[in-house]
Amino acid sequence: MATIRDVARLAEVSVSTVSLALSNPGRVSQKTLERIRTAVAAVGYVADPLAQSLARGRSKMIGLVVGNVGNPFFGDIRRELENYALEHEHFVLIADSSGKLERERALVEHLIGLKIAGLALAPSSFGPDYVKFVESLKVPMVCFDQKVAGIERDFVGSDNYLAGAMLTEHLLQLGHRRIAFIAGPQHMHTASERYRGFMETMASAGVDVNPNYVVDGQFTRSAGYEAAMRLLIQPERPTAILGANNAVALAALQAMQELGFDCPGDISLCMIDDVQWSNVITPRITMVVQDTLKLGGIIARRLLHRISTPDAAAEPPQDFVLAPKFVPGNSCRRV
Amino acid sequence: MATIRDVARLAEVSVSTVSLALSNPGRVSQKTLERIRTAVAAVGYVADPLAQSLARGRSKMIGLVVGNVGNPFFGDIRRELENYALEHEHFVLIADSSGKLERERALVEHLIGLKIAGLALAPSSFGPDYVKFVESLKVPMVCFDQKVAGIERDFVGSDNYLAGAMLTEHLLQLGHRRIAFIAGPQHMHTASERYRGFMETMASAGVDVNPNYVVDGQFTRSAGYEAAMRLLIQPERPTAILGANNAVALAALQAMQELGFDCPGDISLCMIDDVQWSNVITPRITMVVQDTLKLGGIIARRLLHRISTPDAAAEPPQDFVLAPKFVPGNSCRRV
DNA sequence: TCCGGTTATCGAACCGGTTCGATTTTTATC
DNA sequence: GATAAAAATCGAACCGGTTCGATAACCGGA
Repeated sequence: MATIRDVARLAEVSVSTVSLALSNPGRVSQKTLERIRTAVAAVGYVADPLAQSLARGRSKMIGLVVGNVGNPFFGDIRRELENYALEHEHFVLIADSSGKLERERALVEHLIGLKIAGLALAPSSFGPDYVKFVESLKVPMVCFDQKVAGIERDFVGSDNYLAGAMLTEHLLQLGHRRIAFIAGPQHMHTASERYRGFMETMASAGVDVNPNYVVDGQFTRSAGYEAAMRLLIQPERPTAILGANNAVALAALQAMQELGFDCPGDISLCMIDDVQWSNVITPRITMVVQDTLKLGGIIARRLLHRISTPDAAAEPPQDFVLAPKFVPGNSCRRV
Repeated sequence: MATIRDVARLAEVSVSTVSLALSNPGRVSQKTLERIRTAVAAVGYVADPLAQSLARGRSKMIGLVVGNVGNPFFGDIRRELENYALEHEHFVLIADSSGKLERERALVEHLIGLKIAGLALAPSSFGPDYVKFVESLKVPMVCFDQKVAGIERDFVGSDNYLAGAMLTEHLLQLGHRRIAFIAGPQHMHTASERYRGFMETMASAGVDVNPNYVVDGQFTRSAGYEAAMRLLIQPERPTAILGANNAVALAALQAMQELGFDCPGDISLCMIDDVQWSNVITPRITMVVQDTLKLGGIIARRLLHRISTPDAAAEPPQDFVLAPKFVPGNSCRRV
């Protein structure tokens, strides 16, 4: 590998001039610039990003840390961030914490050790320690998906209260009253907001919520399956189930199919968040989806703004909350 | 941030001794080791990975480059690699090329600029130029998924010929003769092998393949949808469709549903590769799946072997080809 | 021609570690 | 107690860049 000293020798200038010429061509005379360019081409010089980062104290990389890259929710976000970053000569490094707090911490710290220019983080936890940890990170960053109380950073996400409320209202309009809710872990902002959307919409419609109809699905497939089973074996079954996320709702669908219930004939079902291939799932689930493309765009723009504008660090953190979209299916029937 | 010089000063030893003590505690006297450890703790010293990588010429990071991290196929592989790497104090950086050759090249080169210790690569292209590119990478590496002719590197993947043959044989046993095949891009090894498995199994069963029954689905959802439509509008329709991957098969299912065909009543369907939530798709698709967990384990072990065994570079590249598994569904009927 | 003010280039220090040959200290042997 | 061998420690060079104050070259104006 050719180094900057090789270039300097060949162009017969000092190393510092080469460095200057490469990072700021305007401040070097036309003649030397050309000599340097020729030399660069001749030896095939490419700056070592590692050495650059060490010397500059910052690299051209952006870290994207999520709990599960396989989640299609992250697909658009990743793509948008990558494309936008690339336009600004930055690279995106993805790190997957598998939802584990300790691993997330290790990954983030490692990335920061790499002197990443910025960080897009989907928080995996909450609480004072976690808040302190995130706020201790001295890097331009944008949080997304999960709003964590106390973290004073830019946040990009969807209106989860609205998401829960929309589907609840939809079921109410179809005449349902015995509506069950498979909830997520309440310490998660998304989960508690969706729950709140459900409860308050029911309340303002004057419909009592049977406590047995609210079960915890942990946002996971397995817990959602159990929770759904618990709903389905009750003597007075709900006429509709609202899954707080895709995993618990589809687990409920699976449970219904296994027990022989027809959806929507026996029980209606709807959910928050899409999955891949949802349109070949029978019945097509009525859902409310997040505008992942737009979310990704905002995350990317905001993060790169903070990165490239030197005094953006002073700008106060801002929340960007997008309304979700209603996508009708045929999994909910009028009663 | 505390540097190694701070530690040296506090422990009253030279910088080189600190460095030695930290990387090779056995070669330092007990007394100084303790003094150094105390000093490290006192100033909260953590070695700068960037500086380490620059000095050593190699980092503790492993690159994982794939065409689409969202593909569940990569889920297990990523997880296995991450876990195994972590046990050996390595970190995995994921980079997504979105299937674009140019971006893959840029990402790989950037990662190598970062002096990654090893690379797990799912090749996205083929041909002499590509082979030359991959072979020019002077990094311990393991290729997986797509076997590229000419690349002399470790390879881990599934027996795609067998995958195609198994499903073909299954359909033949059920009495099907008019079997259609939605193929992938033939320059891809996986696609051509699956195709070969289909064709040769048909041939050895003495069944002619109607040329109109073999259509190109490019392994993508949209092309697969078109291809399926082309099959379904033929006057003499096939009685079964074999999708060369999950995307084209499910696109075919969608097409069938939209046109009003019943699966498996009117047409049977089976596919290679699983998708998430396949068990809530109606009908449950009969398929052949890869043992992604085992694939991931082999990739991880092989790569870390090459990384940590200094003279493993001399070991000739090896192919690891696993047999896929048959997973019966109810999308194929006897005729 | 001389001078003040730009503009171009350079040298040296630095980023934060590693490595290796040289030097000093310790230990074992006679 | 002298001496060779082994163990511990050190200094300096190096990895490959950036940055900044200092010097040198250049320019127009008096």
